[in-house]
Amino acid sequence: MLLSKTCTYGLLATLFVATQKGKRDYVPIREISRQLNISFHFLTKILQRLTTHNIMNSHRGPNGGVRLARTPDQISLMDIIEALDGNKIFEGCVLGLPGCGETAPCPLHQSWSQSRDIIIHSFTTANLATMSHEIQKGMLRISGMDDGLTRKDH
Amino acid sequence: MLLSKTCTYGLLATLFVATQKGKRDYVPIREISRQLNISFHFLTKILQRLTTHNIMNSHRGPNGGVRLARTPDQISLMDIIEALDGNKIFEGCVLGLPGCGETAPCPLHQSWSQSRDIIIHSFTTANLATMSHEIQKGMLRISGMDDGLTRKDH
DNA sequence: TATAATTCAGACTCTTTTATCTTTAATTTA
DNA sequence: TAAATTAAAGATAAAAGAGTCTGAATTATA
Repeated sequence: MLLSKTCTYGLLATLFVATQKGKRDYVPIREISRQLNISFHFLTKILQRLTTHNIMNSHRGPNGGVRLARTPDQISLMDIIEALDGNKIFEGCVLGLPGCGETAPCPLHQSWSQSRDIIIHSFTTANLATMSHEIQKGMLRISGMDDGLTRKDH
Repeated sequence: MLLSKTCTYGLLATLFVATQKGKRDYVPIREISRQLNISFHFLTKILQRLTTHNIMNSHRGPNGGVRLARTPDQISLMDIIEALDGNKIFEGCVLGLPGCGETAPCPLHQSWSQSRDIIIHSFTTANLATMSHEIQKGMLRISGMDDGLTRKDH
């Protein structure tokens, strides 16, 4: 898998929050965790990172929770991936060859650069607005990580 | 990094063997390990897998070692990657979304398919012949994994 | 036939990453 | 003040990846 579980959890949670928009202000993490069947504490950590990266806002206390820090169209998939997985996926030589660079490119250097640019482009143009629109049209399910496991903490 | 260390070691070793072609028949693993500064026993395992996947031939005893099982132009990068890393990199939904498929594609499904095809294409067309040609032209170094460590076993 | 050189095979350890759980503290609302 | 909620840090567990070690099997050659 290209993306880590942390990253997909973060994405699913963000999408979930995006589709709740309007119904209320802050969405409690515990509820997200229950709906998506993700460990509450794990999800908490993930959302904390999204908060520090200014993708989410959080609020403590009763009626607290998280909400999007910006409008859905201003949050790209790339933002979430960078916040959670960093950009190590997109850096360096594909082959891991030492010394590969512009001056001495490996045989795949060029074509990998192209592929990578395509990937980055699609990650950057995909934003929460279009994705949650897809969800409302029924093109995409976010019905939870149903891996058959029961977790202690939601 | 997209590819595992196992995979880059395997690739480097295979390239090394390819560039030795003609000088002798079998190349001892111990020598490859010394030249590329890769742990001998670890490299042995890797090359065993390449042998079972019919990328290398091996020979025991004095003057033994490994050699390419086919001509360099008939061994693609993809062959090596599949033998060592499998094809899990190229399978499944990029986002890891449950239920993503042709009938209910996620928002990135199409563009990811395209990117993936490009990557697979370049991995498939890159073969040892062209790559070792680059090496002879000095475009690519395979001068070893010089990570500053000394290994006990070469 | 003995010996040395080599791969083969498997078990083992160490490290890193990923995922989860536990606990305590801080904050906010009612 | 009590209850609800996130914040923070760390412990733990599981899995995968990387690397090491030992011994057996095979082979060339002296």
